[in-house]
Amino acid sequence: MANIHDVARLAAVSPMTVSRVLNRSAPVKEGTRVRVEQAVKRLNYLPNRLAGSIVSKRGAHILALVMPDIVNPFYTSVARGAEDTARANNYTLIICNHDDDSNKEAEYFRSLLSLRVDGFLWIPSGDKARRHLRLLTDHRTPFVLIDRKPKGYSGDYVGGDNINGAIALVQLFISKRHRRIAFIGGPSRISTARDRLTGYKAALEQNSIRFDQNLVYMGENFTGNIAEPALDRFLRASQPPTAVLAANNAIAIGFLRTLRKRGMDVPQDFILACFDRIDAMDLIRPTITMAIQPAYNFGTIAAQLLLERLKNIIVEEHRTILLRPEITIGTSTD
Amino acid sequence: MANIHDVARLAAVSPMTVSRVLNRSAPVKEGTRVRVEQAVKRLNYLPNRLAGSIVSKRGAHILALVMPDIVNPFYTSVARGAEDTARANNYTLIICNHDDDSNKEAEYFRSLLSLRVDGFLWIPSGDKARRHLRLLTDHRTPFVLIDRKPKGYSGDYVGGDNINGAIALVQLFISKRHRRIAFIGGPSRISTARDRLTGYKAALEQNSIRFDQNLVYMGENFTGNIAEPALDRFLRASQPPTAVLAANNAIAIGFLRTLRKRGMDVPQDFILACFDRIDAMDLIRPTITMAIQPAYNFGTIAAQLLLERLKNIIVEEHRTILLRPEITIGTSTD
DNA sequence: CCAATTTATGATAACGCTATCAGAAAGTAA
DNA sequence: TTACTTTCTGATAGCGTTATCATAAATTGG
Repeated sequence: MANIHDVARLAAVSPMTVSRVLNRSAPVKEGTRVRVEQAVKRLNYLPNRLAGSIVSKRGAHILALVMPDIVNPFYTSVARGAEDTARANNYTLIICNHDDDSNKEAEYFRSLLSLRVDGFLWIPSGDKARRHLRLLTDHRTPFVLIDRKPKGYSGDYVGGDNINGAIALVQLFISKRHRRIAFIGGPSRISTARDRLTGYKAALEQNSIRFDQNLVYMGENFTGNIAEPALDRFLRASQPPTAVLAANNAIAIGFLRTLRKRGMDVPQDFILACFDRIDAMDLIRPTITMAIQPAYNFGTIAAQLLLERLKNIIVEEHRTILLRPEITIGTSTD
Repeated sequence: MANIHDVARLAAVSPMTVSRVLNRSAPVKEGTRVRVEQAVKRLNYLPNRLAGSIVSKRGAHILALVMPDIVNPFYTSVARGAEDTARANNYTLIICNHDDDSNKEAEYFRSLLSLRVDGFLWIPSGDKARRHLRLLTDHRTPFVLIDRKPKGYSGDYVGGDNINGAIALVQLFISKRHRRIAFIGGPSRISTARDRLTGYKAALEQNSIRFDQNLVYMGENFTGNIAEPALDRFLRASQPPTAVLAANNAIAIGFLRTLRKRGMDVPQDFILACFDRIDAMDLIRPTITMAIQPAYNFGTIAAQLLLERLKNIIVEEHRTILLRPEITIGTSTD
C-alpha cells in the first residue's frame, strides 16, 4: 500500500508538501498542488490517520459510545443521533454494549482508551460506574453522560426529565379516577429507575394517595422479564392496582404480554403507561400511553457537547441538559 | 499521559522489556515482569494501540460495520451479533449508517480505510456499491458482505434464503385459497428485493397463477412510506389482491397502518405476510405472518468469517452462507 | 535593480511503539 | 573450570506521519 513517500516521489516533492496538500495545513503553489493531487489519485493513496494522530497528538477523530444495548430501540435512536453528529463533524463512532454490566464496561474503557479515542458518549451501567470516572479523567479523555446520571455525578449530562415525566403519567391516571396505581421499575442502582420512582411517589403525595410498597416492584433489570413477578406481586396485594406505570418500553411490553397470557388485558384489568417509545405502538390495540423521550436528540446534543470540549477552548464546567418527554396518550388509558 | 518509556524508567528496564511484558511476545524473568507490572499499575499506563499497530503492521484490531440504518431492528440485531463476536475476539467495532446512499457509503470507506481498520462487515447500499469493491481490494482490506449481494459479486457472503423464503410465504397464501396475491418490494437495485420478487414469481408459476404486473409495487426504498402508493396501485387493479407480501418489516407496518387509516384491516380486507421480525408482533392483533431471518447470526457468522481471514492463513476463496428464515404464522393469515 | 518581505518547499527530528539483532546472564555438560 | 547452550535484556532502527526550523523562490517597494 502506498505511503506518503511514494506520493512525494511520484509528484517530485517532499513528503511534507504532500502532507500540506492533504491537510491544507499550509499554502502550496497551485501547480505543485495539482501534481500532488494527481499522484494521490494515481496511487489510490489514503493517508494513514493513525500515524498522523500519533505525531500531531490530535487523536484519530474517533468517538466512542458506551451504552447498555443497541437492540433496545431507545438506545438505538441515541446511537443514530450520535453517529449522524459524529459524521457531520468528521468523526468516526465506535459503539459498545455493556449490558448493564460494570465489568464489561470497564474492559471497554480500557480498550478504548488504549485506542486513544478522542472522547466518550456514555450511558453508564449504573451507580457503580462512577468508579470508571477516575480512569477517564486520569487519561484526560473528555466525556458526556447520557440518560443515566450516577449518584453524585456532576459533569456534562444529557437526559430526560424523569421525575416530571413520571408525575405527568401518574397524574393522568389519577385524572381518570384511578387511585390504586402500581409502579414497575428497573434496578435502583440506575438513576432513571430511581427518578421515575421519585416522580411516581411525588405524584401520589400531591394527590394525598398513600404510598403502598406492595404496589412497587423494582426489578433486577430493565427487560420485560421482570413484568411477570411484578404482576404476581400486585395480584397478591390486599387491594390490587387498577393502573400500572412501567419504567420503560420493554417492561410495558412484557407486562402486556404477561397479562394476555393469563387471560387479562388492557384496559379492562389494568390501564397501562410507560416511558420511551414502543415501535408500531399505533398498531397495538388498545394503544399504551407513553412518555416518549427525544432519544435521537439525546445522541445529537451529547455529541455536540463532546465535540465542543474537543474543539474548544474552554466551556462551562458542568452542563446538564434535561429534555422533557412528550406524552402520547393511548387508548388503554381511557 | 504516561508512555512506555516512563514505565521502563520506573521499572528500571528498557522499553522493549515493557513491551514484552505487555504483549507476552517473549519470555521475561519473573522478577522483572513483576516490577514492570507494578510500574504499569502505578502510572495507570495503557499502551497506545495506534502506535503499536503502525510499527507491527498488524492493524489496530478494529472492524467496521457499514450498513443501511441501525434504527431498523433487523440491522440492529446484525450489529449486535457482529459486536459480540468482535469483542469476544478482542476487536473493536465501528458502526456506520449509509442510509442506502452509495455516496455516503463511499465516504465512509475512504474514512475507514484511512483509519486502517482490519476488515469490513458490509451490508451494501445496492448494486452500485460494487464500485467500492475495487477500493477495498486495492487496499488489501478483507471484507464479508451481509444480507445483500450485488449482482455479479462472488466473494464471502452471509445472507438469507430469500427466494425460498418468499416461495414459502406465497405458498402459504395459496394454501389458504388466495390467488390474487400482491408483492410490495424495495428498490430492485437491492438483491433482497429482487430475490424476494423472484421467489414470489416462482411460487405463482409453480401454482399456475398468472403473474400480474399490477399486483407488484417496487418502491424507491425499504421503508413504510412506500406502502401507501402500493395500496393505491393495488386498489386500482381490475381485480384487486386479497393477499399481500411485503418485502420487509417496515413495509408491512406501513401497509397495516395505511389500511387502518383508510378504514380497512387485516385479515378482512387483505391477509398479510412479510420478511423480518416486527417487534412485539404478538401484541398486534391480528398478528402478521413473518419470515424471520436469524439476523443476530448474520452478524456473528459474518464476523467469524472475517476474523478467519484476518487470523489465518488461507481459507477457501469464496464462501456463501445462506440461512433459512423461520416462518411464524400469524393470525392475519387465517 | 537590489534589498526587504512574503510565500513556498524541504531537511530533520520526533510521536510511541515493536522487529530485529546483538550481547549479557544464567544454565548445562564435560 | 571451560565451552556450549539457552534464556533474558537492551540498542538501534524504523513504521507513516507531522512540527518545526531553515532555506529557497517569488514578490514587493523604493
